[in-house]
Amino acid sequence: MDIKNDQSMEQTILEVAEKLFLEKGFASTSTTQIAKGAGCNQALVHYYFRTKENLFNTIFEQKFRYFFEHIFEIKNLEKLPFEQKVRHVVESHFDFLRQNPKIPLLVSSQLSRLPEQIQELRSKLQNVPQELLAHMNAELQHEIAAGHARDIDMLDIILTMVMQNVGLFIMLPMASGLLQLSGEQLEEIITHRREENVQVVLRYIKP
Amino acid sequence: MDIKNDQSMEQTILEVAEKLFLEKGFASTSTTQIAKGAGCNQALVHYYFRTKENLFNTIFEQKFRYFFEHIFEIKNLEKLPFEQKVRHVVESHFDFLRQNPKIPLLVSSQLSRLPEQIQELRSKLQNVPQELLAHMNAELQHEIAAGHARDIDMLDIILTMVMQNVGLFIMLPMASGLLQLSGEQLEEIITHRREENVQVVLRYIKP
DNA sequence: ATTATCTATAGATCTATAGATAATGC
DNA sequence: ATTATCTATAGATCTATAGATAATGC
Repeated sequence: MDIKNDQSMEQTILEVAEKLFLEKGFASTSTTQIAKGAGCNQALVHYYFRTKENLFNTIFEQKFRYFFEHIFEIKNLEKLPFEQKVRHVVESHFDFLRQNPKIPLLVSSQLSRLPEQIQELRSKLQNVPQELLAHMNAELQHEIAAGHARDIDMLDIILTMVMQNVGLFIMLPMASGLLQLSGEQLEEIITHRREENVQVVLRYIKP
Repeated sequence: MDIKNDQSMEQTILEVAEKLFLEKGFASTSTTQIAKGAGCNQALVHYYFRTKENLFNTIFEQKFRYFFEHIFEIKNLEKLPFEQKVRHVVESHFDFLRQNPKIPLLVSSQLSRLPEQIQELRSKLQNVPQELLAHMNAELQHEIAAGHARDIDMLDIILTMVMQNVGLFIMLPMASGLLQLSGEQLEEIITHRREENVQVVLRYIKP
């Protein structure tokens, strides 16, 4: 654990805390460990964030938002054919998870914390997708009319994608530990499943 | 938390511990809470299981085995057409998760514990599926030859199913909290996605 | 002066065990 | 006698804060 001298200790604490919370969750991470990782005294963690709860919530909310906003990120793919667009969205979501493989587990396992804060997050996340969904849905209806897609709900397509991608990264540590995969083998599986997941979604849509 | 008088206290402790570990994980569950839930003194938990670690590992290993063995459970569906067989396997796996929605999260999030024990589990789980996979694969090759399935790996089919089903039950608490779904709405989504997940897998296989 | 950092410590758990007592099986 | 259960407690954390000291910005 290196102390990065060119940034503020507050920032370093945040980064170390993020890493530890993602690795071990709220309960198994102590402010003592965070301080040790950041190279400062335990009291300083509380000086900046007052409580461990506060520190965790800051990080959690950011990751939570990051995760959901990414699902509904608008891609600038206007003139691509529909199939290419779907492929892009699935691959981009997959790549996001590859970069952030521990976020879904954190969100899912620690969601029971955050009783009130979720209210704000909810309102924020309920508005954005609504418009976007409508827009995507309009395009889907077009494709259905043109015979390029079967009659299907946009939400189901998104769910299929998210479930498939999230499912992989949730299962990966098990598979890895269980089959004792090397780093290369793991990379190979990831690369392979990236394309397979695209196929899963495309074939789910196909008439 | 009721004390069931017709069964041994040891069994009651196990059941309460299982419930709490599934709900809150290892670190956030204390032997004090377990004792309280079981209606006995905290020392008794240690009398029967010596350490919290022991108690957890007992439960974890059981759930872990349960989860993996269920994926490869042999279905007695000999004379059904291939598509019906696939449907049955997906639905049965889905229903298993519906009954045990917290197992994947427990296994995934607590797997980093269990350093050595995993060795035994691995050997156990590596042998069984190997034969079964071969058998399923033979049948798949048959279907491919007959033009009922595209040329595809059996493992990919299983992965697609598991990822899809596990993905749903990992995401469900988020969706539920975020969209404030009622119990009925939740049931509706589950029923709907049960069929959709079958479709996802069938369409993934289709030539 | 203000802000950042440290030392020290109170108070709350929590795990595990020792030793006492109650319940059970011969 | 043996097994099940309880009371009490040692020792290890861990969180949060008070109060001292060092660093920084005017």
